[in-house]
Amino acid sequence: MSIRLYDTATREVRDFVPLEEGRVGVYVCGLTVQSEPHVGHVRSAVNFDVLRRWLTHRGFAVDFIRNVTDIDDKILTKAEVQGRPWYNLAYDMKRELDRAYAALNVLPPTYEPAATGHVPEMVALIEQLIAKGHAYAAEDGTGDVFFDVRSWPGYGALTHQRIEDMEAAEDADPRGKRDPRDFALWKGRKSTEPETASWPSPWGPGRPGWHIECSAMAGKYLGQAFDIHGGGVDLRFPHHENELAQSRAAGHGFAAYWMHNAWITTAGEKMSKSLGNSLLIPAVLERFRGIELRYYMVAAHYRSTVEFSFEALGEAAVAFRRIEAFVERAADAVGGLPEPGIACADFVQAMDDDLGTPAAVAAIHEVVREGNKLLAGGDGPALRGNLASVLAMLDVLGLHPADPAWGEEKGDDRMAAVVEALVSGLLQQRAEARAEKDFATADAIRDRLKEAGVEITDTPDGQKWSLA
RNA sequence: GGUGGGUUGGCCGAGAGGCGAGGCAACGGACUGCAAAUCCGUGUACACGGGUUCAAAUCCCGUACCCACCUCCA
Repeated sequence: MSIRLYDTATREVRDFVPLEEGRVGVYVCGLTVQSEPHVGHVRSAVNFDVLRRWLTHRGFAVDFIRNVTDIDDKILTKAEVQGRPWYNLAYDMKRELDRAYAALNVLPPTYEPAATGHVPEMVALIEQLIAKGHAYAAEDGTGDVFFDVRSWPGYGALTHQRIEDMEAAEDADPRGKRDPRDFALWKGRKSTEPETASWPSPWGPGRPGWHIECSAMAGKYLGQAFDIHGGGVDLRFPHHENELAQSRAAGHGFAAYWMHNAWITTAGEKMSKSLGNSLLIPAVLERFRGIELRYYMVAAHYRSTVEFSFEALGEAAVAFRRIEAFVERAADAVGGLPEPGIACADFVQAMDDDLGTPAAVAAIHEVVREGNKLLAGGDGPALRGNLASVLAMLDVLGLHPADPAWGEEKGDDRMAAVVEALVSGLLQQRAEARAEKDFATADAIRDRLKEAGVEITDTPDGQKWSLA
């Protein structure tokens, strides 16, 4: 069975057939680095990271490009308000973003092109569009260049809208536009804007419009035609529609599949910078581990809206710890963590079906239950295979507990040694008390340790303890 | 006005014509000195009203409510 993916353009789940056998080119719209990343941003990254990992798992060589928009109106205005250079703001936020990605075990893309590094490519593409009669330089002397929406019959194809039905943008300032829906490919420099934010072009100094960057960069790194283009649902229109129009008008095949992830909402509304209801990543990570947040995201389907709440995140964390605890116990029993093995059939089937991560997660839980039974039976080889399978599935979802991405256990070795000594001393006393059936004393010790945050469990192999 | 998406048990969250995903919580049972963990078991869920069908949470029609996009936005 092959991988099937939901394609926004055709509005159906269809078989994924790569343009070139064994190879997949994926372009995902990254962020405009104008402020700190919130949970929603990271969801998009996690969703597409899972796509990438699954494609890789299925044997494809994946070229994964995720861009960074490091120049745009907002960056300029925010930087001005903050009284610092725009490139400093963008760079700072880019580093924040990298930290957030790393905290969630989002793999670095094959390459992460920045808009400012690809102005010549964009200029070349705009020139092509002008030559083909799909773009024009405004005649008002602003230096703006617009895409001529009316010149491209396919405009609206991605989101199935007719130009006539679209509300004209109100911001316009129709300036030099022939049609209010025409969008900027190039923005002539305004006298109020810093000189550092402009580049030379045939139309005078200026900077690229938002949409053209992705067309130019996708073309540069993935070729004129590539397999999958992804991003958040809000990008369908106008961003992706515009990208598609530009690229096709320039004669490029562009993306064969369009994938869009849904929102994480808070109080029923989408989380967004402009609404000011963003839940920033560091704030969440103060309460939950990155791996738990990632599990929470992966446990829902990428096309479903997730109403974020700490309660739900807490439940997800408990569910994940169940898996994690099994991995620990099983590894203990088998004498270490085996290499990831073979994912179970249900898991594969779920993932092949438009990245059905919820069903995939359910499959993991089933295997864990089997594993827990094996654990009780002490069946070595079977348990080992079972654990290896669980690890393989977790790995595909980016949830392998031992993945170095989650970082080393932080802590002071000397302090740990002291704690170990103190706790084992108490456990020794408790064991003696229990041997003498002095349960009052035994329970008192257990309670005291629990208050200190140490959880004791009695197992056939004696007492085990862990930090609660 | 146009275009999409949604409404599932106490909660989260899948599914998309027939066998009740999975998790959390709850309640029983096994195990345990008691716990914890684990295992086994327990739920008359699919917004509302009609319809199609032998069979509908799933298809059709209608209604209500919610969300998103059409302006920067994952």
